[in-house]
Amino acid sequence: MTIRDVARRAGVAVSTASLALNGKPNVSPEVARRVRRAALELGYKPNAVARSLKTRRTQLISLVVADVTNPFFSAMARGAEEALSRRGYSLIICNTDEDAAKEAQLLDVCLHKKVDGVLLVPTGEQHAAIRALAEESRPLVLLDRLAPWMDADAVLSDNIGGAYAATQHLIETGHRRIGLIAGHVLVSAIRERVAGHVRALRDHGIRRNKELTVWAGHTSRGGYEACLELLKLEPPPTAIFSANNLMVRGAMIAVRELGLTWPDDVSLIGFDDFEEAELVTPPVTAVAQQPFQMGLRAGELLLDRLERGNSPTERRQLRLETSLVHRGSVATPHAGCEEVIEEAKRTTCPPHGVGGAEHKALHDVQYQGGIGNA
Amino acid sequence: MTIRDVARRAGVAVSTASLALNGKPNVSPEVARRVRRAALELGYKPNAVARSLKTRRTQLISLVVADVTNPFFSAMARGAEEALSRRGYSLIICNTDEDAAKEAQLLDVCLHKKVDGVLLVPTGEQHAAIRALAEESRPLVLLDRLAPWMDADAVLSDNIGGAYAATQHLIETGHRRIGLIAGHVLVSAIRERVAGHVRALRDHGIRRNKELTVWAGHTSRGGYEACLELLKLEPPPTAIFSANNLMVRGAMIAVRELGLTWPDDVSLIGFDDFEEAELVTPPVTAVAQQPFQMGLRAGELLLDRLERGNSPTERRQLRLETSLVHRGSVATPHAGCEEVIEEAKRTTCPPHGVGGAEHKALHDVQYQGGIGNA
DNA sequence: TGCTATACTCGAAACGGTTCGATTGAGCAA
DNA sequence: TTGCTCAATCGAACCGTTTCGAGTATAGCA
Repeated sequence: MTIRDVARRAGVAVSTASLALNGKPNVSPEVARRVRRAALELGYKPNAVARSLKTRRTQLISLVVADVTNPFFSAMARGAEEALSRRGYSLIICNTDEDAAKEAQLLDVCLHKKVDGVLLVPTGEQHAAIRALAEESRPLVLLDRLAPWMDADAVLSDNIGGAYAATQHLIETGHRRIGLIAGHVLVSAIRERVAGHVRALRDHGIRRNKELTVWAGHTSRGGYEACLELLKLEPPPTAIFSANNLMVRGAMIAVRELGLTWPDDVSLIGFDDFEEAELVTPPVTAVAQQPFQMGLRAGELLLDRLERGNSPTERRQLRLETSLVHRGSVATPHAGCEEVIEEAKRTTCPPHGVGGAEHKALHDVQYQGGIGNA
Repeated sequence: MTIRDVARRAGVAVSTASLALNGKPNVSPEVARRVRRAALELGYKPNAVARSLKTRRTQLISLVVADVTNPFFSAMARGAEEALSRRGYSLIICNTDEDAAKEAQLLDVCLHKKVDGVLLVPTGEQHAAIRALAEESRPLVLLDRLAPWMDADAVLSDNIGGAYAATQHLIETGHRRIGLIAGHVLVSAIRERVAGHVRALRDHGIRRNKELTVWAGHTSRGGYEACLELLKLEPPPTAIFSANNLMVRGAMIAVRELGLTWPDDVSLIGFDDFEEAELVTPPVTAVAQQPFQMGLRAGELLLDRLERGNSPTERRQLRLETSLVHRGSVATPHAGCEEVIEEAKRTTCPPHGVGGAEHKALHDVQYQGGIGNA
């Protein structure tokens, strides 16, 4: 069942049949009708592989993420599929587990399979596969993170803003000693969140205490261990900000395991909202991202490039809003902890203006402001 | 950069280069070495599309599920990808949203793209795309559910056993009036769970009360509405068994919203475990499935068929064990409900043997057994 | 009536591999 | 030397499309 059969049945040449079926001009209405009917009667469907060979288009896009099992990424995948399937494209899913070698290998396979484009959540490490991608000038859209050594379109969250809002919320609720569970340093999203956090501290005149930042793996286990580490500090932080969804889960488990509760013993706030945040008691406050939208927009961006011929015009970068979802996991530092607050006061310093990326020397001066409202 | 370039560089014919690169016999070690070196020097990678056209193999498998966003399916996807990527296959993900038309359309696209095989969680409705699949004798492995009108390999959970165990657990904890949130009737897994539930009731001499079974959509919303409906009954059930993960979430929300708590006001048990089940307080008891394993085994099964030439030998069907994960959401019916229990007693009847699929007439006799232990 | 522009239609050449059957030549026995 | 076998190599066909350049008929126009 090939186009040859259709052509024969319609009594035309193969090339004419092809033109007719693809709605190209310069084919008489009469012939076009005959060809279409023949195709219908035979139940003809073009062989996409053969077509791909000739047209150099496979209508295949690959999405490379750390792990589809992570709700953040699965929502992203869903969004991408939504955008792509509408236009006849299919989505290939690859899981890297944040492993650069795996990433390289998977990208390689996709390249040989001639995917039309790639949606990538980069591990952050550099390797040949990415270069190969660029060399074949196959469109690439980065998701969630940037890779500084790679110039490509990107769809990201407003990480700085989100982290700033979360931290500010904690500060305004009275926290001064805030633990931060970060993630891989190589991940730009994480660095941005840390930056947002630090900026909020600075803007509120709180000196950053390095021991309060723990760099963990992007897993529940990583968050768990980091949280234990934080809570072992003397004095422990009164609030913990976790820079991704898996890690906040781990943190919750750690808190529970120590026989503590939030927000009474320690306030909890997460980056990236997740379903259970709502079901847990008390529900967990979080900075919500829009993973589905990210996938959707990235998919659209990619298709745009593809159909507009990947014109190497300026790079397009999209920042999607985050929003702080207030739930019940943040409260005024508990009463039994005045000494902690005192301690915190001693280590704070006066605010010194908003913004400004340069690192000013921080003065160890008594902080003047109040503790903040509940 | 084609095999032609490699052949030229190595000073051999194209066909010889092909043989050498594919490790076929009948090529001298000397020539093989020269060809491999040429390929390496040129950075040659075969064009998978061209190869596919000739070999009729694309190394592409599609996974068709309701929604990757559902952790059950994303774990499945991950398992499948695991099995496939090992052997150089890639996974295309398609979301049907339980919509048969969408399923048909997506399968159609995959067919034209010439995927080597399909992993399918069928909506349950019949349509042409499936037949087309069989006609082209492309291997198919069913996941999670069967479609009675379709003869194919399958990897499933022990739904009957799992539902039986869950129900038995409720009964042994003292429940007699058990609400069941079912799902789509067309979904075999759901029917099996209902069957397991009913069998457990029967085996413990409890007459099934139809009003206690609510058929809902497979969503959180569906579970929510069904749960409200159940709790509005007079008297309400003392326990609710929800036949999938999304629906139990909805049920939890409904219970909360009514100002009730589990297990005090109503015991809760779910089919298919999910991460948050553990984090919620009290954590929710559930029948755990093995979605990752299901995907993995299904992928392996498919590859087996593919590489063994899809010999139409007997169908292979795998049932994966389920396990009841005891947590804190099941307890003895609450004290304020003796009348409910009395009521329940009145509607029960003596046990009449285990197993046996035939529906015996149930006798309306006072149930003799005790209430069971906590 | 003849000429040209236009509208269709067609055959053949790609696309980049694999594979089949033919060819070559070396090795060996008679 | 001849004849035969077998391994190594090669050329060409093929997979199923698209597309290009050429060919043909028709209509319009002078």
